Amino acid sequence: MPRASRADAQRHREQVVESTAKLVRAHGVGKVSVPQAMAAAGLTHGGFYRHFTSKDDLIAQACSAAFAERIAALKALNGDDDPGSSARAAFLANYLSATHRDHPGHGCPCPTLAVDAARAEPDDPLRRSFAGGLNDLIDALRRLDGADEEDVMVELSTIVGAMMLSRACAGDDLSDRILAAVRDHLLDGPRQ
Amino acid sequence: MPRASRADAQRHREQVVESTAKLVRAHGVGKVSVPQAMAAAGLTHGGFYRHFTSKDDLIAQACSAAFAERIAALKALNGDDDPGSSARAAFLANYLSATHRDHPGHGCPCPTLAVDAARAEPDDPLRRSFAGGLNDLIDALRRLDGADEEDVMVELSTIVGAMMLSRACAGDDLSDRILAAVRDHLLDGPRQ
DNA sequence: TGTACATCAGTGAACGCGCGTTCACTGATGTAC
DNA sequence: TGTACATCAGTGAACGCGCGTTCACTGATGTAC
Repeated sequence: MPRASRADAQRHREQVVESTAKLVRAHGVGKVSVPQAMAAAGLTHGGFYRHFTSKDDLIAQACSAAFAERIAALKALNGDDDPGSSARAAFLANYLSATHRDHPGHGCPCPTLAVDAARAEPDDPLRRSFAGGLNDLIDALRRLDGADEEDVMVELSTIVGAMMLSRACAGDDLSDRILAAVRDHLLDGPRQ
Repeated sequence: MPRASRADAQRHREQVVESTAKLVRAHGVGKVSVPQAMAAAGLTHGGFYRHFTSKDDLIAQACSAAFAERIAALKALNGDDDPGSSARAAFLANYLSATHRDHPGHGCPCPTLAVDAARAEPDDPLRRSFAGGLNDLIDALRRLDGADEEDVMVELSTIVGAMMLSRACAGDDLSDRILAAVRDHLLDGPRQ
């Protein structure tokens, strides 16, 4: 494949970003290599630097893509049946499910990429990318919910922390108990 | 230093574990190397395998040490002034502070090591180590608090998630706002 | 208490490996006429 | 519409590097007498 058309090249780039968005949530930034990311789009590693200025550049784009994917799913949820509290309940039940715990590659970027963003150097593009995505996600949750920003931040902190801890002790009894406790707390709590 | 006494050797081993417990919280499992861990105790890397069976073994021990350190600090807090709700308030205020956010190496292992534990293979000793530490921490919080297990798990999820998200967007406005929102929520909330 | 010797904590060179990145090259694509 | 040629997406070998781990070696420590 010595020369692809511009349309093909763009499709390849998008495919690399999307595949990396999954890989990076499943395995972490440090465990995804440039050859792997390219292979996920059926390419070899040599052409990488025609698409991205560095590995950090790809990771930052993958982070943005992961947030965008998650926010789009949120909006679809909002449009589904009747708006309001049932969309919130559906979102929470889905978020705090064993399915979400067991498939981080398709899940929320917060429990998987926050630590990588926190550990990144100040000039690493991942920092800006994560902060931008998080701001967007909070806005989207406010629109889903009608809640004020502080309530959304508290609720998001709770489900993100629960998902991280539940994944960390998957295999132990505790893993399911954490999810169940948070589910009960948020779905039967004062904010219905 | 061709041969240290047994007492020195044990002191070295403890120093390596303790230094690694800090390094690993600050930079993550993948960013701490065997040479670095040994250098933190003033040693070269060659003697490493007289103390540990593998890097994974050291990391698991460091994780246990980090939890033990944190739980000891908790108990000290409990013994301080009058018991009960003021110990809980002091714990939460300390946990949700900018100081804790800015010094992960001396902080709670949950927001830093949970992701590394979640990403570890099933047979990686870090998995068992983290699950054991988390169980112990929850028990210690129940003793601090007198609360039932579910409330403790919800509260811990909330502060762990808040700390991770706050660290991930440190430098952005959002970082302080998350901590403040969760502080307000937990310290003025229904459970006093 | 002194002596002889085995033990073993720590050293530093070496190993094979995969990483991020670079580069000369290929040949279909895209463009100018 | 056809032809000539420049562009550039993708290839695969190569680079320097740091990693986890191994190993022959050193010499003070610990032990047996």
